[in-house]
Amino acid sequence: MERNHTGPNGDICDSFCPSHDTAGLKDKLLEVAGLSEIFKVLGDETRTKILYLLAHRELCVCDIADLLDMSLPAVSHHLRLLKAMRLVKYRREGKVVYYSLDDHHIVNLIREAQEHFAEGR
Amino acid sequence: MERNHTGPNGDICDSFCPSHDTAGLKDKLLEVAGLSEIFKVLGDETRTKILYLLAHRELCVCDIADLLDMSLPAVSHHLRLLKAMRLVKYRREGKVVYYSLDDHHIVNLIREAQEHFAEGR
DNA sequence: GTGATGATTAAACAATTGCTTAAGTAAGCA
DNA sequence: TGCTTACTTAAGCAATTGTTTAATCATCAC
Repeated sequence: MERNHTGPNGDICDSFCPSHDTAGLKDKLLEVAGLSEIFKVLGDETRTKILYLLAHRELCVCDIADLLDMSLPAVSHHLRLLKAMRLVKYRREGKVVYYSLDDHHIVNLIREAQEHFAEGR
Repeated sequence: MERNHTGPNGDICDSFCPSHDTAGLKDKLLEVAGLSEIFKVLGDETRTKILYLLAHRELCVCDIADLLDMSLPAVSHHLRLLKAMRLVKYRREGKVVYYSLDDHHIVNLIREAQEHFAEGR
């Protein structure tokens, strides 16, 4: 990675810049490290929908596939990811596999985003 | 898109399935339609960091690039997207362009995600 | 005007992501 | 055992995404 031109006082721009303690800001970056992993999950419309469906009740795979109008392997693919992230859990009943929310905290994120939209942006 | 096998009562699985009113659930899907657009923005670690930085103060592009240890065009690229989504705004002062948060609501989403992590998952 | 600096844009590339088809597994029933 | 159903996994492909390099724009100093 190429380094930018750096002034004598640690500033980046040669001209005046307001960043007199960029070091302090750099520390704050640690607070959001790895955070986008959750957002990446919700960044796919299909997965947000699956989680939202499961927030209402447990469902079997083929029902989810039907509700979302998607192929079964495609849904199974997403469920596998959600399972790996501990967001959903499953139980088998005969031939049918039922999925349900394993982490209800995630619904708060969805609700927060809904409010964001409601604010009219 | 291939349609799944559909039972006579509107159910998908041939065997028993709990989904007796999948139609009702289908309506709920509308509530989260388009929602993942916001999550997609935050799904990139760089953008989450930029927004988090700007939540503290306004910064010029080269400062952001320095703080994130990234090339200037790469940062500019992300800022362009954030600008298009009305999440950040900018003002020009001579040669320097300062960016700042245009939508402080987005910080709530980040905080919510932080709590999610804090819950120990 | 010329030259320098901060920032943006464009084109090209690599990496990732999500879907499809096809094969494979697990459970139930004849 | 063999057949069917519900689901999973694997391989291949298309589309998207993020980065880089190079060129361009905008402002200021001379």
